[in-house]
Amino acid sequence: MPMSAYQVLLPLPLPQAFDYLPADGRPVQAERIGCRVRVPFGSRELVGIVAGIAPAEARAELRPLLAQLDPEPLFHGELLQSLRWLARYTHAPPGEVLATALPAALRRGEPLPDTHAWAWQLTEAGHTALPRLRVGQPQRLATLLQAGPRDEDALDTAAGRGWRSAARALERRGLAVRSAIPAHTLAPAPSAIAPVANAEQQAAIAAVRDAAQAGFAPLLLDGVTGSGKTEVYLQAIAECLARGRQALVLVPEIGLTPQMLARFRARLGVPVHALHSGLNDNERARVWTAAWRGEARVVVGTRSAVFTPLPDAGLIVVDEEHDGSYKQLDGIRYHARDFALVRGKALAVPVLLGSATPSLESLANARGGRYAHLRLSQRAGAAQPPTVRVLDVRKRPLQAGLSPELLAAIHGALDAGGQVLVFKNRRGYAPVLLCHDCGWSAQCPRCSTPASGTPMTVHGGGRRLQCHHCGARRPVPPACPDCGGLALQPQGVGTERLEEWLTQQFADVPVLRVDRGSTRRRDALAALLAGLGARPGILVGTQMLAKGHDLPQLTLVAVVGVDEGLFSADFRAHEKLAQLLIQVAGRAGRAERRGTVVLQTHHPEHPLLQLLVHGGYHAFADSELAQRAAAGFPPFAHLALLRAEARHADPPLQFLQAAKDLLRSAGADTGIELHGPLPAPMPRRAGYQRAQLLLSSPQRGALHAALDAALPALRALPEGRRLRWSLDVDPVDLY
DNA sequence: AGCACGCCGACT
DNA sequence: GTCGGCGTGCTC
Repeated sequence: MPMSAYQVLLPLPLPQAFDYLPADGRPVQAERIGCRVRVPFGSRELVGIVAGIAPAEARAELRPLLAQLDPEPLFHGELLQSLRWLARYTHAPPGEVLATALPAALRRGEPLPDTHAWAWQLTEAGHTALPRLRVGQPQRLATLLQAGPRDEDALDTAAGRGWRSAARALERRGLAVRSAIPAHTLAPAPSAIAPVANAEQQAAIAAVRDAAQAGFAPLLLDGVTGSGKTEVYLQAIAECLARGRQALVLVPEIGLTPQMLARFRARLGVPVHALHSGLNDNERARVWTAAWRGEARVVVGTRSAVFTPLPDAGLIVVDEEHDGSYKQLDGIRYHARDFALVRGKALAVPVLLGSATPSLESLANARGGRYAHLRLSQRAGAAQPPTVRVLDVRKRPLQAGLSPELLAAIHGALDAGGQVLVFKNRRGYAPVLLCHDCGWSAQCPRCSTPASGTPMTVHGGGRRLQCHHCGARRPVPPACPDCGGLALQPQGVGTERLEEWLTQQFADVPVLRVDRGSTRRRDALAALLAGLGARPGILVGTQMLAKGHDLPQLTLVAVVGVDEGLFSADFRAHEKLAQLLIQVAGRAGRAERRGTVVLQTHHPEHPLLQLLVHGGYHAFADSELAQRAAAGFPPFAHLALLRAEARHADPPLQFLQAAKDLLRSAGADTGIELHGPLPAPMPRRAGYQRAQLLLSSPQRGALHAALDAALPALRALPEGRRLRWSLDVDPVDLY
């Protein structure tokens, strides 16, 4: 009898699968593909995924599996295929890709969790006994259950505090029982009705409907802020549910607010499962499993939710598709939006990408006819787009970085009863600590740029120093370490200092700071905003404020200190800045009141600002796309970045040079360009010397062919063992 | 990635 | 005389 074996992918940085015999002499079954198995590996045990059946041929003695962990495959056909595609595309080890796609609890080999909800119901004895029960908690609960079983979530709201002990009391007397029911049978009735969609929204919904008939289609929902993209999602999802299919909605990290979930839950009439970093391992595994069982009909989640199994898939939505948080920056460097498109194609369902500021990639695809381009140009209701003023502050006296004109505008907005957002993309108290006597400034000891060190940011109201690149912290020295003088002065303005100054200046209104420092705790932002309510007040913050919570009272958005972004060397800096400005500006004004945006700058004539203000995002995008085409950058070329870092500067450069030689000698570099190796734009970070080799090609295929040809030898390079290196296909930035 | 095996310096 | 440094090689 020909011996055969399971090919098992293990969570290791190795490209190959390992072969194992079935446990206790059972035959190899193709149905086991996609199941988790526990295997012996050297002296340890690992959990892997059966990826295939080894061809029947004589092999060195194989070890048997230790255990089958799943009765049915965890990765059904589509997900396994898509993940194997992802491994090839990112040139990442396939076993690690599969492991990343699983919630941690399942990765560890724990059994699939129960996805049942629990319900209480009266027994026959309970029904009989009900009229004779004494007045009290148990009697009240029993009365509630008289009409039929109720699940525990419903009882939490309907029965009030203490119902659990009452339920236990009834259970002890044999009057009530607790039983498991499938979670998806709990269908809350929609509590909100759909508003009538306007013509553009209807056209978009119809386009998704038509696409669903045909199978896969990418659609770009390109709609200005406040144009009602979410309404299009909701109606498209409702239609998807009506067809009996599941919907997956991806949102950026800070986009998944309780507000947004509440809106989905109120409208869809099915449980909406949220998947985000705030959940613990068990909760994540439960949602994943509920989707795998087909019980979860709508899953809303951040980046990693793109790995949710969808046995009845009907629609994938990617909200704010331009958002940088969709790209994973370490480990398996995937892009959730791009992988969503791959899955949509494999699942034959539409993928709806929404944004007010689409990525240049998606815009180019839409303009090239590869994506359906759905436009929403009108703000919902009678809302007017905000008025934008570019304020030239050259030679103007500035206080805390604010000009007198801007202060007057803030006063005006507050007096009119509105709220004001002061946007400053600089955390901390001050960006620099300078000695006024000798010119010394505080530099991070572990980071530097080519020209100099990197300044440490002053935090904690002027008492602490912090490096924003590596996180290093230390107290502000009592005297200048160089000259001993006592004239250490914070230079420049960060959100903390802005908050301090505005609090003094506007003593009669609340001033709230919103940044990573002030909203570290979960829901801290929601609590902060709830505390403000609709009163006049000032919000000071970084890009955290650009999206997420609704701020209906906001009438003035003041943007200060974006000038640095105008001159950044990164090829995506302008795109990111334009998106940020439009997103922040979009927060101003609602139906009743037209909003104002004041852009304070030392470079009022800068083409980026001129284009945005006079032509809007699409005019900017046209110009930027032309520049990308001329410079040979995405979306007109495809990039891959090989990074290396070590304690000393030479090994990374030598390793990357060897990599370059390998690419050349394999003849694999035809059709691709190699730039470098060069020190990274931030060459020393957290004490590590960093370098990079950039690969680019107009042909995606050529890039992958080159990497496929060179990577095996590259992995074998002895230099590679003595440093940290990584490959990033489609890097979002080159830092 | 781990983890074993394997050859050279400062200690109970 | 041993404990332990981390170089390199392997894991079905």
